[in-house]
This record gives sequence, structure tokens and C-alpha cells, in this order.
Amino acid sequence: MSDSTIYEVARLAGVSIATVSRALRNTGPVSAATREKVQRAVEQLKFTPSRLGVSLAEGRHAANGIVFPDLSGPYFAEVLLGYEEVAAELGRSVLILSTRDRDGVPATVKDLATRVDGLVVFGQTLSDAMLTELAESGLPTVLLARDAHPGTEAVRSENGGAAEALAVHLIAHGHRAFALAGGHDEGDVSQRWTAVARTLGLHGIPVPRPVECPYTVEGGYEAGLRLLPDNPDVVMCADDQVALGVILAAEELNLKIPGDVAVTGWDDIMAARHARPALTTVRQPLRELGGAAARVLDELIAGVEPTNTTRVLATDLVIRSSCGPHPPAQEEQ
Amino acid sequence: MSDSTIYEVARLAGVSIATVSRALRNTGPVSAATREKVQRAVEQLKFTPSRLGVSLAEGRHAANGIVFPDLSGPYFAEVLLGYEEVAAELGRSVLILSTRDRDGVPATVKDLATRVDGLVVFGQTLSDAMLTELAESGLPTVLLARDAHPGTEAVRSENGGAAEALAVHLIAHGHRAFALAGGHDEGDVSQRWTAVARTLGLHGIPVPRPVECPYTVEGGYEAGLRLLPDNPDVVMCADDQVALGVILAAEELNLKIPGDVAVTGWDDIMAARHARPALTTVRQPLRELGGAAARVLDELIAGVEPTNTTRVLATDLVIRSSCGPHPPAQEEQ
DNA sequence: TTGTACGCGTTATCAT
DNA sequence: ATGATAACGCGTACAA
Repeated sequence: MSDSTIYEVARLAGVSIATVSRALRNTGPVSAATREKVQRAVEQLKFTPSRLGVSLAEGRHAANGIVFPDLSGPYFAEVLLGYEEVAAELGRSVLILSTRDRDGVPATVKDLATRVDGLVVFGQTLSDAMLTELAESGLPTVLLARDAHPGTEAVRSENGGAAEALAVHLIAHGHRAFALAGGHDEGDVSQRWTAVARTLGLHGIPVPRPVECPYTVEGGYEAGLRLLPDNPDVVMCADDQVALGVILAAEELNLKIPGDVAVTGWDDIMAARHARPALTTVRQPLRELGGAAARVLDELIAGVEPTNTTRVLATDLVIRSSCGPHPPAQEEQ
Repeated sequence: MSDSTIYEVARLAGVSIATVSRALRNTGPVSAATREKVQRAVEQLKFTPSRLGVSLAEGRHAANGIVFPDLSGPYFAEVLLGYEEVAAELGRSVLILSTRDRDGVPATVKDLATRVDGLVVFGQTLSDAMLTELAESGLPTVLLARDAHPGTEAVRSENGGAAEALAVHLIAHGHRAFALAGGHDEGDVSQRWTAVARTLGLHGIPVPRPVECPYTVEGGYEAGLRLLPDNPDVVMCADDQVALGVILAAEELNLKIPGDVAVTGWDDIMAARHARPALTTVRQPLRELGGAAARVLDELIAGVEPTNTTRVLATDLVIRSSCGPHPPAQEEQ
């Protein structure tokens, strides 16, 4: 019920609170007999040190935060799991914050900032001004899925190389009329589209302008209805959810994939593998992304000075059947 | 950098800390002039009250915890998002804890318990002994996806009725040889299998014993390889991930779905809709589940006594094509 | 309207 | 080996 305090333990054990603290933390000499008494008192009262007391005295929270947009979906979930796993290994709790409503964000982020020793922030969730403010406040901050901002570190996965490889693969399929589904001003995706544009240019292929849409199945469906009537050979999508939406739109329009039009995604979420047809995509190491962020953040918290470095994790091109016909041996599950 | 304290604000504003506190919280009379001075000092020092100090003084964390198993996947992500959203509305932060390693769980849960005003715990993550301990400690606790334990409240979605409806539908398809994929001793799933068994019994159909497997695509794949050689008419699966695995196993064995064998899932995760064939399943209101838990927990924290009540949210049967041929109009996306 | 002083629960320093 | 006691940062009776 009412949590007992170190004072009650001390009284019951017939010692001072200093001794109790020492006995519990092995932070100084305690005679075996005394330790025994303390142990008994602790068990009898079911004493657990108050986190608030400990944190106040230690001057640290032993907790990390993570900020992400609402986009929900499997992408963030996987990263979050990887983050929590490593944070737990490092003895730190994890507080989450989803910034959905545009208005209250700064206030809630500041509240979160007072509860943690460091923060991981997803790509485009916070304004650069806010990031600067965080960095200048001295709070260790790691950025995810984008490049570093002054005063921070960053972890993202490789975009340009995989995008180029994907484009080359699609060109080898004979595709010439390209369409791009998914906005281009957000950092992560823009890096991909830039690489795609360069690759197409090198092959003398017209570079399409990306059609903006929310990164959801519904968004992809709408984008598909807009793009497909122009009879592209292939629709490259900002992520797998968008691609799944485009596939639904193609069905609606009675277009066969990949016969009439090819479609590619990005991320390799679970649904990509099970979609009809199975989706050609780029696998991001989502859990590793989260784990790496936790580790980098831990270093920052330990006192390492931020160097504005961006760590880049490798991605894999995953060729399935939505991009065009392959000899069976070449397909991958 | 070094966060400023209320004392520094008070000194800069030329008032006492009590006045600063009152001015910031509107918790007592403060003259307009004084309020103005305080505001200026606060802005100049970029003062934000320390959460530790506030919590210690207020005697509350303004934070909730949530405990879930590793199973990851879309299921937990969706529930978590719904939980965080409502918790944020109620002005509470969210701490997450994933119990993957069997050993350290009690300790980490107790640590979490000291950081929050209340806890939501997923179905089978904690032992009943642990739940009892939590309840007796007086920490407000809400159980998710299972029935209430003494001293707690619970929120789950409806199982028996939907399971019966699904079984009836499958029987109407003419299926007689049933197989069940996914363990049966866990609360949520066992309720479904019980209802299925009763329904089959009423129709004079043999009741199969569930084949246990992890609730993952891989687990379903293994279960499928074991079950499919017996030529069942239909494999009912514990959840969608298992069903997706069974579908992969069927492909491997060159069995057509639903021609050679029907398959059903549970949850209606995103991949279910996009699978080939689209998966017949039962939709759980995942986000609502999380949101409801947050609200119930808030009541408990506000002082409402736990009544060991289980709230049951409605589920929807989602008929797609994996369970057998339908007239086009009857299918649902 | 404003200020003083105590309490919240720990850790850690300094005596003893 | 053990015990007083000063932080840590804030809210709030109570006094003025």
C-alpha cells in the first residue's frame, strides 16, 4: 500500500538511513550482522527505493525518451522495439511521445525532456528550431532517419545507393516510364528520389516529379488513382504502405501487376512479403536502427561530446515479383 | 545547459520561490506587476520546473506504464499507439517495458512500478503471483487482452461470439475437417478455441486439438507443415501472423487456398488485407483497446476502487477470400 | 499580496 | 563500521 521509506527500514532495523543505503547499494562497509538486519527489514516492509528520491539524489533519471510522428504502422513499431530492447540492456527506461497534434508539441516535448537523460527524435517530427533549442539546452539528442543537426548525432539507413540499385534493376526490366509516389521534401525520401533522378538521368530517362501523399495505404491508393491512368511502366513508392495502396488502386483499375505496371516499395514491412504480388522493396534494418540510436544516445549521456556525425546502416535490395518477371531462382522470399 | 532552478528565477525576479511557483501555476494571488517580473525571469533563464521536484512535491508521477511481451508485430504497436494517445490527452507520459528475457522481469517491472502512477499489463506477460503483488502494493493496474485479476480492472475484446460466428461461417462453406493452429492455454486464444469447439460439437463435427506454435509467421509456417499433410478443409489460426505462415506452408506444399484448404486468422492486421488470398479474419479494435485501458487506468489513479471488472470491446468478422468462394458482393475489403 | 520554512525520499560527505 | 546532516528541486501550509 503506502510505500515504505528508507527511514522506516532504518528504524525497523535499528540503524541509520545511511547504513541502509550502504547495505542496499554496496557503497561502503557494512558488517555482516547489520546487513542481515537490514535485509530482513527490507523484505518485511517490501521496501523499494523511490525512483524520485534516487533520481533527485543521483542527478539522473536513468530513462530515455523517443519522439515520433503518428504515422504509426509497422515501421515505427519495429524501430521502437529495437530501441527499447537496447535501452533496457543499458538499464534505462523508455518514455514514448507521439506528436500528432501540431499545436501542443513544443510543450509536450519539453515536458518529456524533463523526464529523461536523453532523447531520440525521428526525422521530421520536430522543427529545426526546436532541435536547436534541445541541443543548446544540453540534453543529449540523437536523430533518427535523417542527417545530424548541429549539437546532435544521427542514425539512419542508407538511401542513395539502394535507390540507385533499385532504379538500375527497374531499368534492366525495360521500364522507361517512371512514376514516383510519395512526397519529396522530407529528408529520408528525398535522398532516395534524388538518387533515382540521377540514375534515370544517366540513362536518358525522363525524371518524373514525385506525387505527394500521406505515407499510408490510403495515401498510396489515392496517389495510384492519380498516377496509373498515365500508364507508367513502374510506380516507385516512398514506402511499402504507399505501394500497397497503389496495388489496390491498380486492382481497382483492372491493371495487372507486374504485367501492366510494376510497383516497388521501401522498408520491407511484413505485409510486403505477403502482398499479392509480393512486393519488391528495400529492407531497412529497423530494429538495428533503434538499437543503434539507443547506443549512441548512451554514449552522449555518458559524457561524449556530440560531433554532428551521421551513422549510416546498410540496406538490402529485396527483389520479389512486383517489379517484373524473374527467372524463379532469382526471386527471394 | 545546467537547468536553472526556481531559486534562480526567484532571485532574478526579486521575489521568493513561493511567488514564482504561484505565478507559474496560478495557484494563488499574484500581483500583475510581480507576475510580469517572474515571466521575464523565466524566459531569460529558460526555466522549466524539474519533473523530479514537481513529482516529489505533488506525490505523483503524471506517468503511466505499459508492459507487453516481445511478440512485437503490428498488434502491440497499434494498441500502444491508442494507449499513448489517450494518456497524452489525459496529461500523462507513457513508459514502455517489453518483457523478453524471462529472468529479469520481476525486477524490471518493479523498477517500472516506481516510475509511474499506474500500469497496464498485457495478457500473459506477468505471472498471477506478480499481478497479485502489484495489486496488493496498491498500484493501479489494468489488464489487457485477458480477464480481470483480483484487485485490477481489465479490457479485452470479444472472443467467444466472433469465434462462434466464424466457425458457423466455415461450416456453411461445407468445411468439416477442422484444424487449429496456435497454442490454447493462453487466455485470449483459449476463449476462442473453446467457443469453436462448442460450435463444432453442436454440429456433430469432430473437435481438433490445437497445435501449439509461436504467434509469428515462422511459427505458423511450422504449424502449417505439420497440419496440412492431414488434408484439413480449413485451418483456423490463433492470429493473422500464424495464418500468413500457414499460407506460406500451403504454397510450399502446392496447395491452393481456398481451393484445397481454407485458412482464417485473427486481429485483421494490415498484411491480412493485402495477403494472397486476402485473409478472412476477426477485427479487433486495437487502438480503442489501448485507449480504453488508458481511460480505465486514469479512473483507478483518480481513486476509484478496482472492481475486478472486465470491459469487453466488440469485434467484427471480416470475410475475405481465404475461407472459401463467395459471391462477389459478399466480399469485403 | 508576499515570504518563511518544512516535507517529499534518496545519496553521499564528513564526523565519530 | 556507523550516524548526522546537507544537498537535490519543488509545492504549499502558515505567518506576516
